[in-house]
Amino acid sequence: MTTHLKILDGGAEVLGQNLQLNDGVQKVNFSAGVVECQVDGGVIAYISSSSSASSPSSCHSDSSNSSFQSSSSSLPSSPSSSASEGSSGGSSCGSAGNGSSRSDFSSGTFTTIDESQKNQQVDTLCIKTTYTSAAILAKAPGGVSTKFNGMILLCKVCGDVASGFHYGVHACEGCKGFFRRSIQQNIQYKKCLKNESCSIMRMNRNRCQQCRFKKCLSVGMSRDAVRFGRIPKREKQRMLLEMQTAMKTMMNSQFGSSAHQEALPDYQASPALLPPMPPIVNEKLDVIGQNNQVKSPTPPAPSSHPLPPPAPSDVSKEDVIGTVTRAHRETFMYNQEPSEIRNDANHLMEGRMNNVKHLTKSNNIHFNNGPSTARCPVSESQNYINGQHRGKNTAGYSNIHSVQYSNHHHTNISSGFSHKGCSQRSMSDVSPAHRMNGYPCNRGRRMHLVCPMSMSPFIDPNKSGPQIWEEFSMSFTPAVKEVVEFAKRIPGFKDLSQYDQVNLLKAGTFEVLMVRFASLFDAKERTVTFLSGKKFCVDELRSMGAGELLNSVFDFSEKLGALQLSEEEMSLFTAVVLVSADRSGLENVNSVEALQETLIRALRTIIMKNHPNEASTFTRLLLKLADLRSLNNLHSDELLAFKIHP
Amino acid sequence: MTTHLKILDGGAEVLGQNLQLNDGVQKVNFSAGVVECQVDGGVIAYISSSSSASSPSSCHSDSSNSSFQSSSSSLPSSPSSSASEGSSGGSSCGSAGNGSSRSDFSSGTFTTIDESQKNQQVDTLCIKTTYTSAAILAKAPGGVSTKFNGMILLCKVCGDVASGFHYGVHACEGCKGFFRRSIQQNIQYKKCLKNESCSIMRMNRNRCQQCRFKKCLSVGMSRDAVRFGRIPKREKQRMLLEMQTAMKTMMNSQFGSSAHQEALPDYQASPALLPPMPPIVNEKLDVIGQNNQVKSPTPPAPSSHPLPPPAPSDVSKEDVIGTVTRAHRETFMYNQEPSEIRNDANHLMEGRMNNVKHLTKSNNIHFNNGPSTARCPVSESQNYINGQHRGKNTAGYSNIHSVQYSNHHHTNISSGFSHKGCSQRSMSDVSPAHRMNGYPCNRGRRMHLVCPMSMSPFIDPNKSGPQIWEEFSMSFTPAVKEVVEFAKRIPGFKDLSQYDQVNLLKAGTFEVLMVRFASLFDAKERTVTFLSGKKFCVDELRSMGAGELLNSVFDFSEKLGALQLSEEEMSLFTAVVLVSADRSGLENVNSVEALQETLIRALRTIIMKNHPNEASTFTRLLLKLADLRSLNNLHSDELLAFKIHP
DNA sequence: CAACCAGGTCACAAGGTCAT
DNA sequence: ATGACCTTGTGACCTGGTTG
Repeated sequence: MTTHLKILDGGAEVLGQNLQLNDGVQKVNFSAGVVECQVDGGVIAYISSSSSASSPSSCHSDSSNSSFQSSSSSLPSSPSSSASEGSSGGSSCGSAGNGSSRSDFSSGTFTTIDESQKNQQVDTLCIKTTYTSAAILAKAPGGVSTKFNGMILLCKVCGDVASGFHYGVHACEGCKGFFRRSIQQNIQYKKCLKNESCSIMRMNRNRCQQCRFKKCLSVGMSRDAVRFGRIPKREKQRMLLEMQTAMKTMMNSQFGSSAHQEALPDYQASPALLPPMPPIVNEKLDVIGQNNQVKSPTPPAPSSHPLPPPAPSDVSKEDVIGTVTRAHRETFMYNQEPSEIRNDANHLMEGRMNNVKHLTKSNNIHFNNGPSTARCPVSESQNYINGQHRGKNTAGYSNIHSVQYSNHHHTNISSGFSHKGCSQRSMSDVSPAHRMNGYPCNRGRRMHLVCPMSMSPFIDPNKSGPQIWEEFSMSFTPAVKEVVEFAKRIPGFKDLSQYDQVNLLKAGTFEVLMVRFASLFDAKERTVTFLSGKKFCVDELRSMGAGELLNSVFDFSEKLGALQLSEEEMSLFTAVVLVSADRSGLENVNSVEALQETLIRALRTIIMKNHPNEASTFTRLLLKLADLRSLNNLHSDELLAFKIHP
Repeated sequence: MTTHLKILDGGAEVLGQNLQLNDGVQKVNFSAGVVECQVDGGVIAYISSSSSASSPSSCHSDSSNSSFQSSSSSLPSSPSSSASEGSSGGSSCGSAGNGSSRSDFSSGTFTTIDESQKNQQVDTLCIKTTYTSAAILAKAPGGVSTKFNGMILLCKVCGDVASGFHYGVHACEGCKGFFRRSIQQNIQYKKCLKNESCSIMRMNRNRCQQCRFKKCLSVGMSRDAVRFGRIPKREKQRMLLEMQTAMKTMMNSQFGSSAHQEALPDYQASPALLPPMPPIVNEKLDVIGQNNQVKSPTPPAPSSHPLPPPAPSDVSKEDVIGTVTRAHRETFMYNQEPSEIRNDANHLMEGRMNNVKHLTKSNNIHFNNGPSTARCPVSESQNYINGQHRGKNTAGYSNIHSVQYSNHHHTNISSGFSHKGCSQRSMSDVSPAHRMNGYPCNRGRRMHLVCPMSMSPFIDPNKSGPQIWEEFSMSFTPAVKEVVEFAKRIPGFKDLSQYDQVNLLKAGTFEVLMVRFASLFDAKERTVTFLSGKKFCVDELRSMGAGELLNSVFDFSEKLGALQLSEEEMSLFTAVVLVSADRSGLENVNSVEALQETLIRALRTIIMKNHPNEASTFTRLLLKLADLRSLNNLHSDELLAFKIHP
């Protein structure tokens, strides 16, 4: 499912986005996006995409509770704190209790850096950090992170973002300075209070100087190893090769080799996973390449663009309507009961609600409210913004996820209403079984269980940040995939250049989703229905950090709902929305316009037919386009704000 | 003229500006405006100062520290001392004897933090520190209060003045020490004597250790969250953004409630340049308050909003058309030759060009290229972005000005094509006489000398930053004023609540201007005509830092031009644009919608009449609304980007 | 040149001290 | 025990030198 998403990614942007993340926990999961590898003495974080959202940073808040009081507590969470004080072994949460700096990564998909490797020139181990490596990511923008082909190199000592190759090793500014001071002044550090084997990570690197220095030496830092001047080309190439190899290896190992070729056909094509920046644009989608049924008529104006507009088509308006409606129906799973499809918009909404309730019982993902011992991936600013914690067990989790990135109109999906952090509440129905790995989404076909609003806004403090992000992220993936699928089936869409297809999707997916999920927002009652079946009222959500986006979404939903569109109308409108997406950056605007015109004509036709005495419906719908644009931008803004102060 | 501008203000920009200021003495005055908000891990007391206008961009916070110390001594009040423990009551001046640490503040205008808020993260408490003593300063003598761009950060735990970012949170020395001891010695505090929910404030923070520690944890203090070294620029930016957001929110809320007072004299024309914060908020518009001619018909849906929609009007469609057209004509000076009005769109464009040329000779404002000795208001990051200066005498001036502020859709006008920095070129025709004070704009009526594109993109390095800003700002003022004037004359607009009028203007002015000035962008030749009469080609501008906004503007202009609208159509379209502005935050959406409907009907009527065989014109126009929205957002984005890395 | 690193700088924070 | 002040590091940036 990631497939399409990836396609849509722009590496650069991704980078930008990820960079905003703060550190913290890292999780490694290939499918999600950032990849970390060691190469040539450095660890690399490969930034891909879908995961942008991160949870920010550090874990504090309540999590610290435990860490202090019982520092030795081996809670899976709060890895760092325990590292220094308590049982050293407890440092990493989850699987590997080794001293690896990047240990933690709760998810099963993760691969830690093997301890055995750390002393060596590593060769390319791929890991993928998802939501957070923020530390990492956070540094990049202005920071001097050393990037290599879009990959961020990590400090071999502590795992922070490397600023370069210092004293023979990729290291961060901190470790560089530390090492420099150490050797310059020949400092003899105080003896380690523990067993001289503290793990050195970004978070705790300052707790034991002796161990830090030892680590510096052990990874190979040396005054003799300095390399001046620019990196020799050969070395660069070697690194590149190593990384690619590593990447491939990892991909293969992570997803059974062949099984996924099927499910994720576009995977390889996905720029996100490959040297991001340049390729993106030229990336090939499988969005394209099929046959089209309809082409758009009457290219309105002469085009100076290279690509000729699609040839006028002879497909009838009715065909367009039929095709688009079918496409909509068949690519909007959430819309339907497992077995039947309803035609009426009202039923549709109702169906969704029912559906939601239905799903709750079985496959829903919940986040329950456990003891607040979990490490909190939220940065202090995060907590801060939340403002008031409402009780003892409050932990501010961020809840946002970006599915894709685009230039300015992000298609990222975030829960605009909760991403600023959530307070928690007790929830009774918990299905702890549904962890990330147990995520019930089966590849080929979404099983009606996931929708962007699928999760409860409340979060299980027992879950690691990355886990939560992953889940949230995952919950959007199918919906986005569906949009892509829908786009592909819009007659004429495939005739657009790949580049334009991608751009339209980048710019429009969020808007399409807003339309598709409008019915989840009950404007009258001011509630949002999550897949859990629970409705949450706006104020509740607002108190958890909901932005104005939520309000706007409500308004939009209300107005859209008031139009009482039929499925056909909804389908065409959705198509129009997509094709009307922001045009900045399109290659061939005229083609897109022509297609848009076709679709709009069809939409008008159908609307005139269905609402003969409500002449304004069509106009109103068109006005909605502008509203959607605003929504989209609001979303981008909130996302930005979030990224900036995660 | 300022009047209107003010009206439109929201604090964001202002804030942006204020943030740049370095501290100094502060004064607390509630009504006036200091704002406290939470950001990052700290609570911030915003210091607004009239001096803000100065140095818009550059000044770095770092410098601020020093100034602080010196200033502190002289302050009349030094409340701090009393604060700590002793006479609790005595500490606060005036009214509430509450425990607010920020009590005293000599000035009577001061308002302490409300007790009711104390327990929680105070959110957005307004205080305004102006020039004199501040509680904060109280602490100053020697005390290390952390300031951020003139803002004083407060301890997240107790509200005292923060001394820095300790354990991941902005905290005071007391809480820092307390937390350190707590974790170092792993102290188990005695159980709270009450219900373990003591409020922790400066005054009482020592009463219950357990609760204090708990509070520390809850706000996010953690050993894992420590941050060493200097504050990354990125983080500073982030905070800035957060503050802006907080500010905006606050402003809006304040604005909403109190907004209705008297009109301000225009003196302080551009809000951006004037004592921003306080006045703005309470600003009153004269937008309102007059009589209206037409009201909107058929309030479509029931409204839950307080204000009833304007009563249906009996004004005919023709009246609407006539009125709006007249309004447009009479409020769009630039549009016309001094004495005559042209009706045809083509002539209109031509007229503008001529006009431009004509004006050049007399009243245009130029910026010549002098020695680069002027102070450069651009921050280094700015320079950074620009990358390469192109010569010795190059100074990177920013060229942007915000005329108004709004929530997300800034109406700020910026020269999207040059604000990222400009290289300079020599210009021969300089009219040094036109300085800020000699600004040739006479109040009542713009004299055809200023339009948003009036200035050359090149800037005189001899002018001080503020001067340039002022000038640039001024150049937009008349155009914006015209839009406001136009709005007032749209039948029914005045019937909207003041709040909504303001919000529509905030959100829509930029869009209206885009429509009005579309003809300045020649899409075919890819040139922009400045008021100087000079045309600059896109590439030229781009090389100077033009963003994609410029491209989009071109595209938009081209498409709009292609529709060949008559003046009537243009007028109505403009009205529709304004009334269709982003609705987030409107009080009474239904009224606005009703008005919109009226206008759209009129627009359709006139279009159908004029373009009987181009049925799609109307639809195309509606689609333009969405494009405008994107343009607006793009503009906001670039503006934001600019603000963040000025 | 421009990429790239050692080393310097200094804003900042942890932790220690000691009068209260 | 508290917290204002002090000492010791830390690390983000910058500068200047080195190399391809």
